[in-house]
Amino acid sequence: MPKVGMEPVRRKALVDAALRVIGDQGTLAVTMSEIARHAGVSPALAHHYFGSKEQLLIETIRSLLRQLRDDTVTALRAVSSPHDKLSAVIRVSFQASQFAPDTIAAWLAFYSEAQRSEEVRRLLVVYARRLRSNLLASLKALCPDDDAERIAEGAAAMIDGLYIRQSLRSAPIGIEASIALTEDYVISHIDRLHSQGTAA
Amino acid sequence: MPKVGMEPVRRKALVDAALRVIGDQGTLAVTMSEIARHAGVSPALAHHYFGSKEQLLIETIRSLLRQLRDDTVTALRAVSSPHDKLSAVIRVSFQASQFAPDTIAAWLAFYSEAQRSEEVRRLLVVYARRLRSNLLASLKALCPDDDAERIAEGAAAMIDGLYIRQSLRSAPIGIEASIALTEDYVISHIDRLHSQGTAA
DNA sequence: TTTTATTGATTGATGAGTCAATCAAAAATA
DNA sequence: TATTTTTGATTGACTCATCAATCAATAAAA
Repeated sequence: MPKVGMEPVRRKALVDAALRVIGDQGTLAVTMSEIARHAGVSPALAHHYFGSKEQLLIETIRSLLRQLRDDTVTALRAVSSPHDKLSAVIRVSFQASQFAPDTIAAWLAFYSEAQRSEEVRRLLVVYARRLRSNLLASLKALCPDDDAERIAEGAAAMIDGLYIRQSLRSAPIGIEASIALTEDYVISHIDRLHSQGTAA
Repeated sequence: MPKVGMEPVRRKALVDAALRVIGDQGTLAVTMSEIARHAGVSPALAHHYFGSKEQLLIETIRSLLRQLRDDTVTALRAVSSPHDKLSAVIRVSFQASQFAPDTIAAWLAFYSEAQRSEEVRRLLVVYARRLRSNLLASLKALCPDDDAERIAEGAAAMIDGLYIRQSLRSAPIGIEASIALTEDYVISHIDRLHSQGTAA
């Protein structure tokens, strides 16, 4: 069986399995054995490649972040106007390959874990800041800086909130409606500034 | 030592301890021993009164929900106009006795747990619906029903999102600003409807 | 003496991490 | 080319620790 060059393959399989199992159980109280089983290898191998459970989990979060960033970069490159860029960022937050019940659950589990693990927390802070600054960049082209800051903060929060509410599978609102709601928030606030600006 | 009538005292102490420990560690992977120690009793006693760890956790969530509901009812009773009621609901979400880092962390942990435990999930759904319907009730007095629904959904999401972002302790925004942001969202959307309504 | 409160000691299960051993491909050597 | 050596991949079996849950025993109140 042993073929050379398996390391990257196995690493990816384990990270994917971790995500799936965490999403499934919704908790980081998943076992290495379970993850390994899903990846089709022995628990010992998981330790061999990652050293510890913590490390495997960190790697899993990193892969989520990477995916999200890539999706965002791609989406941003496809459009040029600030309006379209805003829209793109919002859409990616919801449509990204991440947006599946499993993945939402995994994010939740990570948020929870962030209270214990400083490293996990740091990674999530990266996500939070990135989302905010992506929104901010486009907003600054559309309204004064301090308004942009407030709107970015609100939009980021709304996105996260809709996300978390999806995790309960009780929201009377789907993905498309979530996108519309967030876009509406951003756009109507910009409009309001304009009409105020011209009125005053 | 044994004094009669200790049951309610111990139950409360254990629930409080559970919340504190969960908040501290940010995970439901807390041990009964740890909780019991914080409550100043033996682990065996915790089992005696609650039967299982799961049951103690459920009870802990229930107590959070109860507190939140009581705070909301009190705040609503103190005012009468729809505007003030909206404001009150928003303020309670942030100012409630619940709003401490520990408690935020505990909520996160519960969200995560909800993926595994149907009962925990049900309790959180109760919270989500309650928040939404509290907002909705006042909104319906201020704008058409279907607009009210959308705004309520958005505001609820924003509240949850600001909440979750606080848990990372990275937000460049404090509690007062969070309240202002949410109120601003609600009010400006209502205003917009009015100006559109009169314009059209 | 019956009931309530309480715990120490124990059990049984589970899970992270270790390690020595195995197996096959590649590289080196004859 | 044939043979040996090295190296990467892989696992079964094991250790050690932890923890939920149990239970029998004790001590005070009623």
